[in-house]
Amino acid sequence: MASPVAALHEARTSVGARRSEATEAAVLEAFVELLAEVGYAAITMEAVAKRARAGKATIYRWWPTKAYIALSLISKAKVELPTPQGLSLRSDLIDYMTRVLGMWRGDAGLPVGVLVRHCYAEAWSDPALAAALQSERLERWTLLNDMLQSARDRGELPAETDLARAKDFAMSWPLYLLMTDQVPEPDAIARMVDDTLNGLRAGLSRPPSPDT
Amino acid sequence: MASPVAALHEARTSVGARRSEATEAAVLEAFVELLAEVGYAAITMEAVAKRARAGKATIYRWWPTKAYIALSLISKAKVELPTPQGLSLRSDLIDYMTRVLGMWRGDAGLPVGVLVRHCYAEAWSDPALAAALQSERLERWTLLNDMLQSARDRGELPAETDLARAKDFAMSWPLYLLMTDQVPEPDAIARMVDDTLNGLRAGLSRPPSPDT
DNA sequence: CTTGCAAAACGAAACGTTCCGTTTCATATA
DNA sequence: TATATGAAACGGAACGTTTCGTTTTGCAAG
Repeated sequence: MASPVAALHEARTSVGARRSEATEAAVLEAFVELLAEVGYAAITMEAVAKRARAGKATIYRWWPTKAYIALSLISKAKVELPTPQGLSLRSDLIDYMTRVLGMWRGDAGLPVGVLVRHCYAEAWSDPALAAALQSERLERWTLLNDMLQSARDRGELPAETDLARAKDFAMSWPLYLLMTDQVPEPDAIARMVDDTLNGLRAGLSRPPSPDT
Repeated sequence: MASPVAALHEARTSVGARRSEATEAAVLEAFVELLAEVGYAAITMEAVAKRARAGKATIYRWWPTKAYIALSLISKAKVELPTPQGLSLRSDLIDYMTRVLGMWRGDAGLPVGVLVRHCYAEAWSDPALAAALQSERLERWTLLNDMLQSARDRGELPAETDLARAKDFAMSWPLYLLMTDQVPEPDAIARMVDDTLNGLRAGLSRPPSPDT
């Protein structure tokens, strides 16, 4: 299960030294530090290399653009999400969103939301990055998918609910709030979840109702 | 009603030569051409100046960054939206979204969605741009606001609906689809609107329901 | 098992190139 | 007189590549 970024590189065909994990870690760490110090836009590959004591060639060898470094960090930031309790969709969602939004906000030190925003923007002019982002998205939200499926099985959602679409729909409202600098404080997350639930419960895959 | 970008320089009180509208138009036109030719990321102020036969100093005089040029274009792209029919919220929304998504997609020649995405990303590291974007957003979606208010007056939405929040909510699903390269084709817009309507009709400002 | 060798990755430095954002100049407009 | 403009030139920064010498790895010959 390679990360989307690592998947860009083929398996070894011949002998030789292996990729240095120490260097990779140093690069990512340097990027995080620079992000906090100068902001995403002002980060240069040159500065990352210097800070990480890595050769520029080495960095370009593994990451075509700084957006790919950001994507590496996004991929690494996903492991800490808990398993859903399965008591109710609402409580599961509140639990899930609380952690996701906290991660975006940077409660664990790294403001992942900043990286997400820039990655999406750059992906528009970089099809390969867009593809990597999409697979990252699919992999990341499996937990949300399980959550919705359980809820459907329990009868909390209409039986004909399109899970993939429901998953996207459930993330659209939080992502909008991220994009517009309105990420809810913890005490407002329940309200956000309820907004989304109204849409989900009504049945997301229903055929269009007749006009007027 | 100056655009957010122009408003940055509106306070000019001097007596001398005035800003050249011809130059402004040439710069915007050059930007549009370059966007189609090389993509947003590859656009440089240098190339814009050369293409527009404008001095670099002149461009920096009016637009601090290329993101502000993009914002100027976004602001100019909003005039063509029609007035809502007021027959039903659903038909109004379909009408509105069809035009907005067409504009994003670039049906009128300029793919505004690309500009929107990059502007939002850059706004994260540029508070002034973020503020300009927000006021742009407020101004742009007044039509949507009217639409929702009419629907609430007609009883199509709960009386206690928070219009500002409903407006944001209604745009979040389309914007997510824009960000993830899934902008619906015209025949799928009705479905998208229905998804949103389910959330709206249930009452967006209801107090949170009790746990489980 | 040991030794040798080719393949690969690495840090470091240097390279030409492009773009940045500013400054200078002469000219045009109010 | 005050300001805006096009054009040109500027130093500086970052780009992305290329070189170099060194280290790590796998395989194959001895």
